[in-house]
Amino acid sequence: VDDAPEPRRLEGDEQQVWLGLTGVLIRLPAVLDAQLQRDAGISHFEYQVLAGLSMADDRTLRMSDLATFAEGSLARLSQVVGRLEKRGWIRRTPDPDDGRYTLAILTAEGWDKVVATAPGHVEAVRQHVFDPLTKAQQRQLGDITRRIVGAVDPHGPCAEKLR
Amino acid sequence: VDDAPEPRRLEGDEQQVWLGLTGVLIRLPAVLDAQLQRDAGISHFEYQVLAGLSMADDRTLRMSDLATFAEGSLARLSQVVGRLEKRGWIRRTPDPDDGRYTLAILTAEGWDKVVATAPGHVEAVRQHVFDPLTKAQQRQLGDITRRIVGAVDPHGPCAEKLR
DNA sequence: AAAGATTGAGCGTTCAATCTTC
DNA sequence: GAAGATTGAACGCTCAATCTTT
Repeated sequence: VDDAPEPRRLEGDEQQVWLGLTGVLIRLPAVLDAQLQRDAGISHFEYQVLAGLSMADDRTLRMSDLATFAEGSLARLSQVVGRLEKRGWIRRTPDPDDGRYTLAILTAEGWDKVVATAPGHVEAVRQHVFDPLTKAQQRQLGDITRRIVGAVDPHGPCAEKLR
Repeated sequence: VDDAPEPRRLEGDEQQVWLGLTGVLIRLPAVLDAQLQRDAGISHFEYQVLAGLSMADDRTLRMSDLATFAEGSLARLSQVVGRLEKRGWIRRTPDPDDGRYTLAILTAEGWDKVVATAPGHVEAVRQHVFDPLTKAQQRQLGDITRRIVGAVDPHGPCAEKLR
C-alpha cells in the first residue's frame, strides 16, 4: 500500500543462525526452570543462589557477592533470599567486620536441599546441552560463548570467571 | 523418563562451557532488551511481534500463528497485542473465514515503527553476536543451536502446551 | 466437544526511594 | 557522602477459568 522502504534485515544464513540462537535463548531456560520447579520446587535463580552458597567458604557470602555470582540485581536477590530464609535454607546476619554488609549463610537444611537437587539438575543440563553435541562442538561452544560474553560485557565479572 | 542409576558430574571443561553459556543466556537478552527499550520504547518480545507481522503476507497473522513465531504463549501475546493496539501499531479483527481465529494486522504506523526500529536492533545483534565470531564459528553456532533446540523440544512448537 | 482467544487473579521482577553503616 | 541492603509500588508474565465459534 505505501512505498516505505523494507526494514533492514540480517542476511539469509545469518537469519538462520539468529533463529536458532533465539530458540535456545527462550527454550533452554524454560526447560531448566521447569525441571527444577517440578523436581525440587525452586526456580533456576533460587538454585543458583543455593548452589553459590554451597560452594563458598563456610557456605557464606555477602549479599552483593552472591548477587554477582547468581547474575541478578541486589534488589531481586534480597527478595529471593527473603523467601529462601522463610523456607529455612538460608539465614542472614550483619557482617561483624563491616555492618554495611549482610552475610547470607546456607543452613544445614539448605545444604541438604542442594545435595538432593544437584544431580537432577546436572543431568538435565547434560541431557539438553552436552549430550546432543560432539566433543568438538562442546569446545566450539565454549569459544563462542566466551566471545559473545566478551562483546556484551567487556569489563564485567563474568569475563573474569571465564579467564 | 526413568531415574538415572548413577548421577554424572560435570567435568572441569564442561563446567567452563556451561558457565559461558549461562552468561550468554542471561546477558544477551538483557542487552538486546535494553537497546530496544532505550531506542524504541519496546521490549524484545514486542519487537518480535511487530517484526513477525511485518514479514507476513498482508502484514497479517492469526494470533496463534503469531504466538508460535514469537515463541510465547497465547495468553501473553493477547496481553501484549492489547498494548500494541492501544499504541496504534496493530489492530485486531475476527477471521472472516473462521470466527474462532483472530487476525492481528500491522497498521501503517506499526510498519513505520518497524522500519524505524529494525536497523538499530539488527546492528545490536551484529555487534554482540556476529561481529565477535569468525565465519566458521557462525556456522558452528548454527549447528550447535539446532542440536540443542532439537534436544530441548523434540516435538516441535506444540511442546509449549505440555504443562 | 474442541480449538482459538481473552480475562482476572496471583506472583515475581524492576525501579525508585529509603535506611543503615562506614 | 558513599556503598550495601531493604522495601513498596508498578508492571509484566503465568496459570486457570471462561467465552465464542465451529
